[in-house]
Amino acid sequence: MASVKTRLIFRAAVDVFSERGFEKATMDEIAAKARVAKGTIYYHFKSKEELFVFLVEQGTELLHENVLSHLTEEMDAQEKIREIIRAQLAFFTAYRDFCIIILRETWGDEARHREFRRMLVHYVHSIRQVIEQGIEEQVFSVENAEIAAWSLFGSTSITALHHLFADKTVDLVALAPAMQEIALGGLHAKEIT
Amino acid sequence: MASVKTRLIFRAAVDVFSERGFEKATMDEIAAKARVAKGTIYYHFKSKEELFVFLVEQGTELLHENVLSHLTEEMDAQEKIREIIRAQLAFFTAYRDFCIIILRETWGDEARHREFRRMLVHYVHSIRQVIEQGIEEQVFSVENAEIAAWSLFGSTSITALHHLFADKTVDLVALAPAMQEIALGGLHAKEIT
Amino acid sequence: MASVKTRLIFRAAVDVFSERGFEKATMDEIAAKARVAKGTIYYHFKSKEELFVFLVEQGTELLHENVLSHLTEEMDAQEKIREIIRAQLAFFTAYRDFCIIILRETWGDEARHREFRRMLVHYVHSIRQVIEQGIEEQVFSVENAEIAAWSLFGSTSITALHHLFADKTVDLVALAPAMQEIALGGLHAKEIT
Amino acid sequence: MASVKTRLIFRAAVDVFSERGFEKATMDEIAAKARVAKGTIYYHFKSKEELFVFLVEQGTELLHENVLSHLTEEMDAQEKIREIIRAQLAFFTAYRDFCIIILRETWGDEARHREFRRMLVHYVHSIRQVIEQGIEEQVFSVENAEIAAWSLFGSTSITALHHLFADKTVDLVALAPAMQEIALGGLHAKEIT
DNA sequence: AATGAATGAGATTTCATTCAT
DNA sequence: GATGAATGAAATCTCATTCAT
Repeated sequence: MASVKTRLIFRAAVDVFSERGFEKATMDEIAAKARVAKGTIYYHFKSKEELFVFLVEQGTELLHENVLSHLTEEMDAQEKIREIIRAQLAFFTAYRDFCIIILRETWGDEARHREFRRMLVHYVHSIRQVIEQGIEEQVFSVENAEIAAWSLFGSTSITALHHLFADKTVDLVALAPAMQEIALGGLHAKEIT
Repeated sequence: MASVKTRLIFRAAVDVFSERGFEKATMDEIAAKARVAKGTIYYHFKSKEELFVFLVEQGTELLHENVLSHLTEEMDAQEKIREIIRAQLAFFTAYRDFCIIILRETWGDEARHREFRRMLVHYVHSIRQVIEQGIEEQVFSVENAEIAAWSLFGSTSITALHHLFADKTVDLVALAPAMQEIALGGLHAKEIT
Repeated sequence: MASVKTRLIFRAAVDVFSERGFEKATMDEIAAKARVAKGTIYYHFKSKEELFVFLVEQGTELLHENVLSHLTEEMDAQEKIREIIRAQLAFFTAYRDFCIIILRETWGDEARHREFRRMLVHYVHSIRQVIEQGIEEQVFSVENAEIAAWSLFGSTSITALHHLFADKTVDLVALAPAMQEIALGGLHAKEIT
Repeated sequence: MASVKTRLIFRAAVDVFSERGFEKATMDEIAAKARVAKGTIYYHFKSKEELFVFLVEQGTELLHENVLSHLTEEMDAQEKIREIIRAQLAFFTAYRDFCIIILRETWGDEARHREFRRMLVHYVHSIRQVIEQGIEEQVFSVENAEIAAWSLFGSTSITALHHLFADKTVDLVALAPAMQEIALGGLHAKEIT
């Protein structure tokens, strides 16, 4: 990732893949947008697939970091859930393209799809741990923590996607209070603040 | 849709599109699976795109019917929400392929994507009306009905998709109680039964 | 040619072939324009090629008739040339489509092209006979009657085509005096009247 | 046009297009004749149409140059007309294929046809200017210079085409004296030499 | 490290023709 | 006599990948 060219290619790839989807994106367009020769991409990445996987790996990692890095030990489970939702919406606003890529290229049977699901499962697992903490602390009384975690992720991301496509310039963070209220209700948080 | 061949093509198309996605699906494979000549598909459908749009239209309509047809006037808002979740999970179990297609091919900027979003918006609007009814009847106290509707759809469908890919033979209806509990909590239903 | 359907097909074919050319014309469009089923065309004509050849045969025959039928025994060679030019321009105005077809589909190496050239050669031969008559009668002093005949046909038809495409509603007969003057000059007619 | 492959493609295209016509010519045949891969043609030319238009442009330009470059200031109008006819016949002999292409693909309503007519009109306009010069110099007494120019072009090219197809190895320049005599007669040149 | 011309497999689409009714 | 659903060969065009420079 150190090379200047690599970074140029990376940025261009995010752009093109999110706009076109994996299949419709062409190496030609990526090369043109990155202002490098097509051969250069193949010098740095073995194939279109590898470039794409690399890109989604980075994106998922970034999501993980962005969302979970704001959680501190002092926060209680409720605060953490609030923060997860806020941070995820902020991430989706900042990295609209990743958001689209991740949700669109996750549901299929090719190697790449499975790889992406693995990363997603990992992320949702972190949410689940927060929920389980809340159940232990008896602030949440939801029964099935796994389903609760997927519900949280699903509602946040689909709502975000819908708004991103309905209005390209929307600031999703403004939706945070409404989504937090719904999510915490869904977890049967003991005191709604 | 009356013709025998048309039905064969339709079924094969659902299969192939859901397995491969729109771009990777080929007319050759659809023709082979339907056991008709490639030209026959083009005799009945103007293009790959048209075939696909027709197919999604039918699917969305079916979803709409399946889910909303079980709602009766006697039901209160809570019962309706419960039923929507149950019916949607049943639909996703029965028509796994449509579920995948609808969620995967909705997020993009091509004409087809916009068309699909329009259909989805229509469906979510129906959910929203039930939520608004509940607010009026003062059984729900959620603030933003639109976001609540999208959350409900998002959590149900992403959770369903995850389980469909994690375990091909899962009966999603078994997840209904857990999802209903979470959803009604999110709507701040007055009495949880 | 007696059948009603045959006539419908014939008319539609002239339309479509002249608008699209032989290759781009489709049996579907001809059938649609004739308001008969595609199979019906094949009931009356063995193939697209046969339909086309039939059509050009008719057209060339019509050209032959239209142009030569006005020539009478009393006319001298000069009057005949004048009449040929006038009649040919009138024909091109009335049957614009044939004019285009004949000139476009004559120059090639397929069986059909050779067939058309044969018909054209036949037509030009008739013009040549008039010129030879004039030479015998010593009103024309041109050396090479064959070249003179092709020149006459070439100048008239290309000029006509150009004007037909430059202005769809042009009445070519208005060009007759100018073209007659040039043609008779080219034949070195003894007295220009 | 510099690249070796481009030249190979160009030559092959002229061959195939003139033998088959635009519609019947296939990229496969052109590629085979040029001994390059089909993709290579598309690397250099955006489409079959673009390749064809490029080719006709070059051809028309060449015709223009070949014919008009021999005209010098010292020549009087009669000499110029003689030279135009001779040069055009020489060009048609040397570039038989262009001759066929230009005349066959000019009469139609598609963008490409209109483009070709535009080029032809430009060429005929040059002939017309020579005729007008002759009228001014009072060596020609023809009334309508435009029609005279089209007649000259039409008679020369159709006569040439006929002879090219009647006898593949004909040297059209041998026809020059006969055609010049006719043409100058048509223009009512004052002294026939 | 970087380039970009060249490739060829494979995709969508068209359409003359056939044939059972 | 007439129909139109069905066919499949063949056409244009795309694009990931390679490789000589």
